[in-house]
Formats: sequence, structure tokens, C-alpha cells
Amino acid sequence: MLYLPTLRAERAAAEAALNKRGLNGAALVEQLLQADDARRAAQVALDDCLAESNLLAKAVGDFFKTGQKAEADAAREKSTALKETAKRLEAVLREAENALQSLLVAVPNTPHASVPAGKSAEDNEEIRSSGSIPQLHEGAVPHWDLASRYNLIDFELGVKITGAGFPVYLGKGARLQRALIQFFLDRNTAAGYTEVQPPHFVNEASGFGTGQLPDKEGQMYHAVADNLYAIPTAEVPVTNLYRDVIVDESDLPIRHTAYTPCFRREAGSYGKDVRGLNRLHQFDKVEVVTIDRPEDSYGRLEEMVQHVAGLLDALELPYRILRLCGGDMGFTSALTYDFEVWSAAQQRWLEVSSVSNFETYQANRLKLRYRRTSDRKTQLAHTLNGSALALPRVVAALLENHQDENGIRIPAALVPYTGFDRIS
RNA sequence: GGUGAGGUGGGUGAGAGGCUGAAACCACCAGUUUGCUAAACUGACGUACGCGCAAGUGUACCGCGGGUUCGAAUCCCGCCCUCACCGCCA
Repeated sequence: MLYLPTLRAERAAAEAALNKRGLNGAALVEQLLQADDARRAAQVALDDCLAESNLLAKAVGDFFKTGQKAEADAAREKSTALKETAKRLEAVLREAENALQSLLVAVPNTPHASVPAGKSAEDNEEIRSSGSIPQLHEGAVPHWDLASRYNLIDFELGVKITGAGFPVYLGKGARLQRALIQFFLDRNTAAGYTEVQPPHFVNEASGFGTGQLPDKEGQMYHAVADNLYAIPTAEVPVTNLYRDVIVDESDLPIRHTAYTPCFRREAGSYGKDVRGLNRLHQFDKVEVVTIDRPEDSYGRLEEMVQHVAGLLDALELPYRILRLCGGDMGFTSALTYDFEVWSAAQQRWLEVSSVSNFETYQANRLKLRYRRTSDRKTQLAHTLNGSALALPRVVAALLENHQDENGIRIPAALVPYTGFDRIS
């Protein structure tokens, strides 16, 4: 949710930024500011009315005390009449607030200056790439074939007990999952992220806080009886730990890492995109979340990108880093870097991590502020997060890229965690 | 699932129609004292939205939403949540 004071102060920049998403920035901002003006006018009118009413009420009490009954009755009558006006003005204000709010939640974040304008993935900007594309042997196969050949993952069994997109991991396949989770958590905590184990279901307020609700409602599993949502990412519960919180500036940056399963309905997905591990309804992910001061947040973002790159290096996977264009970026993000690993057997790039700075967009919804040491004033913090990492596509790439005629090699960094160095 | 208690500022917790944006204590912040720290003392100390060049000032907020009243943290109704005990259970 855009912060209106900033929007007013930096109007031209905000308009230009929204244009990069392919929106009409000028029109959107104009609409927002007009709605805000209407809200302000309504509030001033109501406040004045209530102020008068408060004075009258006080007068009634005073008149009673001094025994001035006639004056008391007169004031009382006047106050009763004011009540009607107040009621009307209150309705006007409420309507103005609702109008503003529904506009606000419909406007995405303003992209950072470095974000390229663009409509789709075509316009994303490659920042750098790393690792070499492996030359696979004759007869190399995609991960879904490897998964069944070595009995690592049973997709059909998952279909039986739950449905498509809920795979069952077996034997070394299951162990590989657990090893990766542990490996990522160890690396993240070593880098200064404090581990958290959050709930896997969240309430409505949390869904709103990080921006999943109301607009991405259909993407989450909803436990209707209790009105809880299965988390689509650990970002939701972990960031919401700081909802309605004013942290001290000296406590920043706050860094957390969390492993959770993630649940996504992925309504509308189909075809080769969803084959094998490419897109699942339930998957494992280790997340990193950072909260920091505005002036430091982009430095943090770079640190997070470096950190994620280090994970992929350790797994010996070839990857590239993209700076997403305005049109391809998530609704709530100001700047997003995507990490894609090369899937050698599928001959395509697979997204394994998305690292974003949300600036104050989430913080404004969350009411997450920090108190400055210098003047003790509160200010919205910046929130950032990134996957470090999402498992399924890492596993896909690991299996495909490290396969040879006799099996699959486990990268050295992971062997202490798997307890085996080959799958065969 | 049953029964009971309760939701007040960063924390504990008083208040039971106007004297209450809210006692007291603790914490936090500034200062005095001090070789340093501690202690002691003094002062300041909620959030949000407005108005004002500013000093300042208006309004709202005591879980949420309604109601009664000239006036509600306080009375009434509905909802949500938390805790305790019992039952069941990994």
C-alpha cells in the first residue's frame, strides 16, 4: 500500500515509476490524491462538528453543577441536534475512507529507479550469469524420468492420496529434501539470519499485511471453517511477526530465516510449466526476511543477492540473475532480482529464487515502524525477502545437471548433509 | 467439546457515567550527581489522522462493531480473541 505523504511529496517520481509497469501513473496518482483530499475534507468537517459537540457536553455538565437548569436544557437540545449532523458527516467520512482504501489496495508498488520499463519476461534485464552449462551425455533425461528411475519421487502416489502437485518423496529423494533444507538453514544462520519456525496457517490480518489479501485470495488454500489460510511462503508469517510493531532503530537490521512448506493453488497453470517438479501445490522453501532502515535497504538487497548466489555456487549449479522489468514484477515489490538455474535436460531456465525490496509498501500495511534514535520519531521501515532457496526446481536442476550414465553426483558441499555422494 | 475468568498505554495494573488520554509501579529517553558503573534525584514520556509558517491545536483510539445518554474505558446488545480447569488426543 503506497504511503500517501510520500506520494504527495514525490508525485512526479511516483507517476514515472508506475508508468514502468505499463500503467497510467499520472491518472492513478491523481485518483489517489483526489480520494485523499475528499477524505481529508470529510474528516475536517466531522472533527469540527465533534469538537462543538464536546464543548456542549462539557457545558451541560457545568450548567448542572451551578444549577443553571434552563441553560443546561438549551445546550442539551442543541447537542441532540448536532448528533444528527455528526452521524451524517461520519457516514460521508466512512465512504470517503472506503473509496480511498479500495483504490490504495489496487495500486501496486512504485518500481525503483533501476527497474527497466517493460511488459513481460522478455524485458527483464540479465545482471550476470555464473557457472558453466553442462554437456550432458547421450540419453540424458529430464528430472521426472530420473526421479522414477532411481525411485526418488512418486508423483502418482501423491495424486492418489491428495492430488496432482503433491509429490511423495522416497528414500534418497526424501533425504535429499531434508539435506537441502538443513544446508540452506545452516548457511543462512551463518550469514546472520536468525532461524524462526512460524505457523503454517495465518489469519486474515496477516494475509493482508504482506499483500496476499485481498487481491491474491484465489491463490491460497483457505480453511473456511476457521478462516485461516495455508501460507504460500514463509514471508507471510515471518514478516507478520512485526505487524503493529515499533522497533528500535538500534535493533535494525532484523534478519530471519525460516523453513516452511508452501501451499499454492496455482489456479490457471497448465502444460509443460507444471511437469514434474516445475510447479507444485505443496513445496519446501527456506526463506530469508530482512527489515531495515530506508537508507540501508538497497545495500541489504545486494547482500541478500550475494548470499543467494553463494548457495547456488555451492551447489555447482549454473544460474543467471535477472532484474525484473516493471511489468513482470510482483504487485508489492519495488525491485526484484530473480535467480534462474539452467535445467540442462529440459533446456530451459527455472526460477529458484526471487529477492525483493518492498520498501514501505508492506510496512505501511503492517504498520511496521521503527523509532529513530536521533529524534525519537517513528518512521515506516523497509521490508525485504528472498528465497534461499525453493527446493523443487533446485532438485530438478541438481538431478538433471549432475547426471551421468550411471547415476547422479551430489555436490561436495551437500554430501555431509545427504550422507551419500551418489544416487544410482 | 464443556465450564469459568478476562481483554486498559512498551510491561504490570488501577479506574466502574462528566474531575480520565487515562493513577501507580516498572521499562525507555534527557539531565543532575559520579573516577567508571551502579544507586539516588529531577524532568520528559502512547498512536494515528487533520489544521497551522511556527509556538500550538482539533478529532479518534481502553479487543472489534452497534446501542443508551447532552456526555461512555465505565451501562446494554452482538461478535472476536486470550487464559484457566475438565474431557479427548499426537
